[in-house]
Amino acid sequence: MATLKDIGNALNLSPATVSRALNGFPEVSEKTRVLVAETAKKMNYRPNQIAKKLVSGRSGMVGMILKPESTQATDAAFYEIMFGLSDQLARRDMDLVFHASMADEILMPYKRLVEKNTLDGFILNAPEKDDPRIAYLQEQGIPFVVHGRTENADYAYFDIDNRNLASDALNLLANLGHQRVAFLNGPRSFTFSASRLAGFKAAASHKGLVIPEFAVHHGVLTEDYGYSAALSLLSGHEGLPPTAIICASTLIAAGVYRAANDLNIPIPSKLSVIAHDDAVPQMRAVNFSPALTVTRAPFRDACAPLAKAICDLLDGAQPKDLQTIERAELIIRDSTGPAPASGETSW
Amino acid sequence: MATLKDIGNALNLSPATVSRALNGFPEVSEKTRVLVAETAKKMNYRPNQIAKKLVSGRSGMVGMILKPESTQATDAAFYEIMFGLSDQLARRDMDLVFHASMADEILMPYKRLVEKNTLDGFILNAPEKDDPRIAYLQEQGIPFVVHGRTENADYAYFDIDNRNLASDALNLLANLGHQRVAFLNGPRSFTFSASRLAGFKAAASHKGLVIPEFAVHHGVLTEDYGYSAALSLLSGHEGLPPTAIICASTLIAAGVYRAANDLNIPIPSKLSVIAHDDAVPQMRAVNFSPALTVTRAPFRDACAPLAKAICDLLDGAQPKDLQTIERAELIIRDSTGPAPASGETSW
DNA sequence: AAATTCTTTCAAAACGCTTTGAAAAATTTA
DNA sequence: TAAATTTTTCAAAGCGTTTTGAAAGAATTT
Repeated sequence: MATLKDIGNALNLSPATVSRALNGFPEVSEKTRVLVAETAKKMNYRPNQIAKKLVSGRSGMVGMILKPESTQATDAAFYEIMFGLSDQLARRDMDLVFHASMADEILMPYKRLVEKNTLDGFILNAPEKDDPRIAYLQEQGIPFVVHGRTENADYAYFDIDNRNLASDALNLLANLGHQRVAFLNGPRSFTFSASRLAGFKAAASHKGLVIPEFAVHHGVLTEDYGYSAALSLLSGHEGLPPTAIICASTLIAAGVYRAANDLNIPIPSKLSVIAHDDAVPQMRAVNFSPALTVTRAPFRDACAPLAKAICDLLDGAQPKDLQTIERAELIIRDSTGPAPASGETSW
Repeated sequence: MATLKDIGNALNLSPATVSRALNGFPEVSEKTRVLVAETAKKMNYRPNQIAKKLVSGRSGMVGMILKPESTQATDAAFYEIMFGLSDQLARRDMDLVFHASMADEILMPYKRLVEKNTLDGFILNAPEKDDPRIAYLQEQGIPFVVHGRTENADYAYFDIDNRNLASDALNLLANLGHQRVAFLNGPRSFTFSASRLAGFKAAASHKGLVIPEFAVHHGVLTEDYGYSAALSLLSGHEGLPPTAIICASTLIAAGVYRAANDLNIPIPSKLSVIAHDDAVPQMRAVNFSPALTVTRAPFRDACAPLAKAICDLLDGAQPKDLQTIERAELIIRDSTGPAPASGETSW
């Protein structure tokens, strides 16, 4: 493997000059620049990144650590984020180091990689309340960006406006005259579920709607959860059945559709359904029948801001200047309609 | 960040001695070893991996590049491999660099990373006939291991015995008296599909079974493909319907089940189904109803051999000594049974 | 022609570690 | 006690870059 010194020797130049020639510094003459470029190519020279990094003090690698929690939804999300992020990072000449944390101690893989001292920073996802990873990385002074956020976040993050998307969904339904709106929320532990619940409740109370306990469910983002929760709600065992259901994901909505179909409840005439759509390729809301009304915020759209944020952070930007909240887009399709006559009674 | 020199200064020792003390060399006295260890901890010393690597010439990173081809099956496989591999590599103190190739030119991301010169090797997956990636990496002298293999492979690989698993499946069915066995194979481009087809045909001809053209399908590993292919076969438009179907994946089998259900064809009394099972968490063959007979070779099982192979390769082992073929296990459950009376006529 | 400026190149230091070969200190042997 | 051996430590070189400060060479001005 040819080095700068080799090229220098071949041309009777110092490694310093060769370095500058290759890196396009202004103080090297055109002749030598061309000469150096040619010989470098001829000698199949490739700069040693490790050596570069020793000098720059940066490794050009950012880490992402995930917990092994395989569902169709997490697989798809994982896929979206990993693909988008690695692509965005590559454009900035950075690389993505992936690690699976099998350990029950959530911090362990972070500690291992921090101790190895080989990454410039981390990207975290799905933060929970008082997330220990955030505390640890802040304490260690390691740069990181979070996909999502916790309350009073004083770090860099990219998040969607979960509160407002839930409000938007409820407002749409309330304006269509729905009195009984149920919410199939995501897992209780995640901050995004809490935000959505807050938005949902605030909008409901603003519209004067009563939401009983049983009308709000929490669960993992799976079709099964959507199916069984919808079955339970629509069968009316717990109280009057809802005339509209808000789902935390399209996969949950798929379960709701199946339950409605099994119970011969037509959408949207008897039941309106709206979901939040992460826009993963596997679950296209337009392909639902009837096409699904959604609040839409593609997972893929998070990748560019996340990559940009971590790079800016490494270049010295302040975390507080790197906080982005993106609003989801409300897309009204065919799964939402006026409340049925049977839905006049409020809860 | 404390360095070896800092520790040396604090103790009036040379960096060299500190280095040896920390790395457990025998020629350093017990006292100093303890002293150094203590101060290192006190000063929160962490070795700079980059510097280490500059000396060792290795980066401790292996790359994996995938094409963006999102289906439920690829998502799950991606997930399995990434998680398993990163875990296995971490045990060997190596890391996994992931990259998504959006480029149409399949070699581009490999070239980028080879040029960057920052990885010790690669892991390739799903090789195709005359795969250009293999040719390129061999030509460049970059170590790599393939998950799967091409014909006459002269590189390191881990693969399952695709030929025999297809034979096993067919033999099981033939022994149960089936005369008309269809095969829903994977995509034509992949070598594993070719191997399975060869095994299927060889076993069929050995058992004296005729397999008409229309009884062998090729397609991506999705439920939809299984459903539509099975519908077409079972409806009998193309010829007598099969009494048994071999599926390239459990997801395809799920589609076959749905088609059989739609057509009121009971499994296994009128139709036997057997699939190859990669054992991804999302699709558990035991949860099928009736429980699915499979040839089983978990994706996850490939990870340890792949990680070991790339490490051995980096330590100087010969590629030809790192070729592993694992046989799939035949697990007979409730989806296979004796051929129905209506199945006496052969094709 | 000498003095000044600008352009181009170089030697050396630095990044933080490992490894080599030699020196100093401690221990054993004569 | 002196010589020989072993143990422990050190200074220096090297890994392949970048960067600094100085020097040499060319071009311009006086």
